Amino acid sequence: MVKWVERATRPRGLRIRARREVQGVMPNRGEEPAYRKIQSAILRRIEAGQLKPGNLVPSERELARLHRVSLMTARHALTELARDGVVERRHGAGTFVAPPKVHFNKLLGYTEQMASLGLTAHSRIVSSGIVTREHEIAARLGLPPTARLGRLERVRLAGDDPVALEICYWSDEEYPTLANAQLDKTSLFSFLEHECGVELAYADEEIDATDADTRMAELLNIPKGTSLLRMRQLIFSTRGRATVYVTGFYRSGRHTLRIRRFR
Amino acid sequence: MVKWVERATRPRGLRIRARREVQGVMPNRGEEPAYRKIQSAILRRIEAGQLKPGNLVPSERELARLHRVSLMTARHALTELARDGVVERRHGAGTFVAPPKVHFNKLLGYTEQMASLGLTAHSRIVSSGIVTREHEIAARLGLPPTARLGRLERVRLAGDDPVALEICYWSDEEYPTLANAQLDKTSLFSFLEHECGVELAYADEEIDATDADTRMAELLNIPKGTSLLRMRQLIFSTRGRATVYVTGFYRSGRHTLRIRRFR
DNA sequence: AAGTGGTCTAGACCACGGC
DNA sequence: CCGTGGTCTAGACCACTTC
Repeated sequence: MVKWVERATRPRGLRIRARREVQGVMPNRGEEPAYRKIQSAILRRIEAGQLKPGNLVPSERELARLHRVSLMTARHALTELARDGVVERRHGAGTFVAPPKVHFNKLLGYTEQMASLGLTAHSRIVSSGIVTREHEIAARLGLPPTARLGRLERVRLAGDDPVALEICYWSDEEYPTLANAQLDKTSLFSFLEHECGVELAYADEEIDATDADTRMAELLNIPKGTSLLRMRQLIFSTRGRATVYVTGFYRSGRHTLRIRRFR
Repeated sequence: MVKWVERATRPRGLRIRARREVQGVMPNRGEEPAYRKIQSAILRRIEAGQLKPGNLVPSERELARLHRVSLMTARHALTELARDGVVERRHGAGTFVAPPKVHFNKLLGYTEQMASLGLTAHSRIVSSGIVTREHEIAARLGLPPTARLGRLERVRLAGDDPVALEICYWSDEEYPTLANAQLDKTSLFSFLEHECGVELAYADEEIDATDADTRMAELLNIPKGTSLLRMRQLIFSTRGRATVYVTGFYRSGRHTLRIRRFR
């Protein structure tokens, strides 16, 4: 097969030259691609604060020279960084570090939301156990109707005030350790991601308003009939598997969902 | 040394050939780029139903041959289509038409939402006019505190049932024609986009739950205190200008917001 | 005019997938 | 094995911005 390669399509003289050039063509056997190395180098300089938003990134030609690659390779590196929003390219002017991203529509657990506000989340577990009769939820999780589901019901606190009731469901077969996790102390998301090896990807959510029934009113310490924001989330892993189903009821006035929608 | 390299790489005879080839290098002076033509051709075949989701798209090499371009150009066309989610590329296997995209987090007006469900939207204008005392809303629209704001209050109907109350605000100075538009018959979004030459881009939204006060209860024909989903949208144009501010109150049980959030 | 990104060539070898 | 996409070369000309 090496022979086959050597039986190249060029006349002798050119072929030798071609072979020589090939020495420089892909010096990366099994290594990280050259364009990724360039990207990493730029990203490192950005993270180190050496390149700040608005600053000029080295041009394609300069990167090609610095990293000893062809223009197309340097270009590939910058094009991808631009696609990812790390840099902005302006025709005729140059490539610039993009302003820092504001994350919209980011899926965060309650613990994480509080942390992002500089607060510590507190929870009180109301009930936990295994259920087998939640056919509709089992179906949403892609499980047979009578599958064993772990179920956890927590009241979320801001200070000492109860502000939300969250009930989550998961496949007990797939995540048996979750039933015994200290979820009054740990975040469900971080347990899944760090202890169960699941990477969460996104959630499809249904949002509407309801009012508190007797039980919720008691748990949240509000009058019965008070309006609540209800969010039902079906959370998917990076492998596209429905992993957790969460229903949350949030006290009005204590919780606002912020999202961005695009035309 | 540089000279030597140049001579070595491009001896005279080759240079002339190279010049000739240049005639064919960019035969597109001022025209649409070749890679876009390839993309259009593929998109046309998809829209015509000639290529269906899952079908194999011609390979890079085949496209290069068919459109008489180099491999890199054909590749560029496919790479961009993949980035846009039109096709999926599988290393070693080929390029396939991607399954149709479900649009999440899409900004739609009420009229458009109804249309997407195959229904016709009806509205009843409750009030309309100019206000000058909505300082906070003026500020959100990036206007001076006492700017003249157009204001329109509409009840949205499903069949004969009132299901939502929507109040929108805009700069009367910028969009004076909006005040006299037949907005009981036309969609606000389509009026802005087709009559005012504004391209809408996205909306930042705040979503929570409240309950109906006396006036809302009357307008929506529901008991006072009924819980409502409240959505406040600040809608931006493609030029990044805040264009319209909308507050909507949606009857619980008659309206569910569906979104997707990412980790 | 100099420098930048955008398009493009005519190939090369490699890694992967399916028969 | 053979075809596919992924990486890469060593350049070219064009269109645009900035000076």
